Amino acid sequence: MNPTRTTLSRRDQILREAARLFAERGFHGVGVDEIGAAVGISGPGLYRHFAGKDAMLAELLVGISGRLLTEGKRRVADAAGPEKALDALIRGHIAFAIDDRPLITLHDRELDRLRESDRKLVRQLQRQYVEVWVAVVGRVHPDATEREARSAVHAVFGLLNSTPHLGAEATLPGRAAMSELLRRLALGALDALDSTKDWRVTY
Amino acid sequence: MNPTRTTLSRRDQILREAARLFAERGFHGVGVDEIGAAVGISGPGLYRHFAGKDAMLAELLVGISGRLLTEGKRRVADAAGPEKALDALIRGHIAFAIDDRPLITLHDRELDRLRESDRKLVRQLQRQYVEVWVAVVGRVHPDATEREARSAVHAVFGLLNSTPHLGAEATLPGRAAMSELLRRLALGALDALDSTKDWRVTY
DNA sequence: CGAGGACGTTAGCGGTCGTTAACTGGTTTC
DNA sequence: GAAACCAGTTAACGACCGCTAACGTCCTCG
Repeated sequence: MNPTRTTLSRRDQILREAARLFAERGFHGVGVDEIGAAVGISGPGLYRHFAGKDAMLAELLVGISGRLLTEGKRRVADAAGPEKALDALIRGHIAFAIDDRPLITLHDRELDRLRESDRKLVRQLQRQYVEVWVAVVGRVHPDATEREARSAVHAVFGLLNSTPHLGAEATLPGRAAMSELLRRLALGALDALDSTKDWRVTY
Repeated sequence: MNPTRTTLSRRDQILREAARLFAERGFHGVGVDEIGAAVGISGPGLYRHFAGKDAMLAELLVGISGRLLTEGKRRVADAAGPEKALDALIRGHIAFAIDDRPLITLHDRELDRLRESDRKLVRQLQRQYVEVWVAVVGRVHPDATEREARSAVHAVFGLLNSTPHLGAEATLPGRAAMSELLRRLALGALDALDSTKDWRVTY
């Protein structure tokens, strides 16, 4: 009766496979026939579920951006103090990066393939998400200028989003170990925002 | 007499513009006519200089991979001790990331659009470059397992390569300040590799 | 001078791709 | 039980794109 319980709806199947293919070969590198084949139907059958190829990408990017922002806000609100908030943001982002690898990849790679209106929406969501981070980082590391904090946040995103580049899972640490390692690296990077002036003068 | 002194050769002009366009809109998203137009000739004129669109991408990716590796090896060889070597590697990578933004972007984004043989070559160069880093990181942070060091190196690459994502240069710190910030963040992240067991137990 | 090569041009071919049209079988609904 | 709808199918169209062919122009050099 309820197809969304354990089984994915056809629509969600399509989104899942499209995300994987777009991340692997790029938006322009994947044809609608391939997406269809990946869910067992062929080509134009997709148009029963989506207005077009662009619409699939738009839904994926708006979805991930919105979820990152919503979850980020929630975690900050639930945290007891800035340090805990920062840790919660990091943990949340890592969870996204590990569990939704294709989406994280698309999210900063194929944004420009969107229609103007969708692109503006996604960028706005991304900007708000960055603001959430910058505010927390600013409270944990008051020595840093806002500009430094903003650049550092982008850099930490790059660090946390590096998981997809680690091709095979074989040589990877397990999910928990990898998650913990990334968390430590991110916190370590941000700690370098303190004592700006005479940091590591020996070098 | 020497066209490569102050002026770029036509070939290098093409490579430069192709890199910019590929980074902006993706390999499949750019047509040969656009690349031609960017250097003042039109479409098929490019085929006097390159065997095809693929050949341009191949030359770009092999070039950047090779230069990263060569320069990295050189810097390690010239450094007095592991700490200095690590700092030199970081500085070198930052210089690439800031000065050759499009190439750094392409380098981890469009690798799969290459012919099998070129792809193998680029991957091999990339792997060797990672090995150079892992060896140095292993000596500076002996507590870390090799697996941790390898993952950390990839993560630091993600951190350092985040510059392209900072769209406008307006809100950015200047080149020197940005470079210094990235360096501190990278060193800070890697410092978190020490004292693995009971790191930040308060969280 | 005159031949050859370097470097362009435009026209057009062949293939691919996103999308639409027309149609079909199965399930729901009154 | 017929009507309506849902979820697919195949065929085909129009646009685009990488690349080749054929041709032109200028510079170089024996």
